[in-house]
Amino acid sequence: MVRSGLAPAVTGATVASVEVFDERSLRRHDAPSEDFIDRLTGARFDEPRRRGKFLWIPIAGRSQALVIHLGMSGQVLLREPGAPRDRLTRISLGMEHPEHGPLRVDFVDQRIFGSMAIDDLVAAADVPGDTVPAQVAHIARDPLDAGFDDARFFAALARRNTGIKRALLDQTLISGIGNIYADEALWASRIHYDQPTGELSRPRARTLLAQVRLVLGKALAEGGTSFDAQYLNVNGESGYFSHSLNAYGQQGNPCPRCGRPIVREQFMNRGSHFCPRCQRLVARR
DNA sequence: AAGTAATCCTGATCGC
DNA sequence: TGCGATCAGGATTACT
Repeated sequence: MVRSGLAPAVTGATVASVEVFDERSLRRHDAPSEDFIDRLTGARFDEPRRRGKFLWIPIAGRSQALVIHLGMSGQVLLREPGAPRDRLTRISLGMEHPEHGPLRVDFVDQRIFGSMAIDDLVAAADVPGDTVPAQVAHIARDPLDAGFDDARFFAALARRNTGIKRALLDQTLISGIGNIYADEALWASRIHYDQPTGELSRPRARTLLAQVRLVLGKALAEGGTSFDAQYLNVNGESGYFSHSLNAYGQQGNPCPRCGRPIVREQFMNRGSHFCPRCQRLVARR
């Protein structure tokens, strides 16, 4: 959704100025901020791309891209030049678009888990002829990608010796799924978060993948509208999430399906929300 | 080698 | 009113 909102604003636009307010937001840029500014200033952007939670904007005529990761709290805001900046703005790009004129792209991030970087584009191992930033090369395709290979994913699950939620969150296996999406898809599929992948039947795995696609698709559809109001949000928390969460954050509330209170457990240093009646560990028969 | 735990990071919120 | 403790989870790292 961020990508589609950003595309009309930045594609074909040139970077006129770069301001870095907090160098920690350049954690993934492997050189000083002066280098980031030098390489970005004057660059002309091609169309933004995405893989999993990584977004990048290729730089025209160079085998490089501006890589953006939003972390948990990151946002990309489109602003008129001169508009007040959000207090938590870490990096600000002054843009010049050939048709729309001047525009500002602000990278806002509270917790600084997100980042911007200039990175080299390298051949994508899984897509012949395509390129991705070097730091994105190990990220798998996401399940909404037409090239996502279902059979291969199921085979990888069967081969693995771990819990299903761990696998869903492993971006080298399947990308784009965060903690919220994982809990929601597992709830919809009636699968316990720690169900061993090797003991998940093929039909249940199919159900799960279908639900993952549904959840991701809904989120994209609701968040990814237009770019009308200078405000291009992005975070996963608006729209869809505010009113249609069945499990995530619902601990203590009745399961929408069976009425049993949703439980929250610590898992992988984060919360896991599930219904203890609908989502049980199952041994393969 | 594969699986897992620890780590980073700060603003909002809560309790006292 | 102020202060400290608590909480949130992406991806990488450092282990076992």
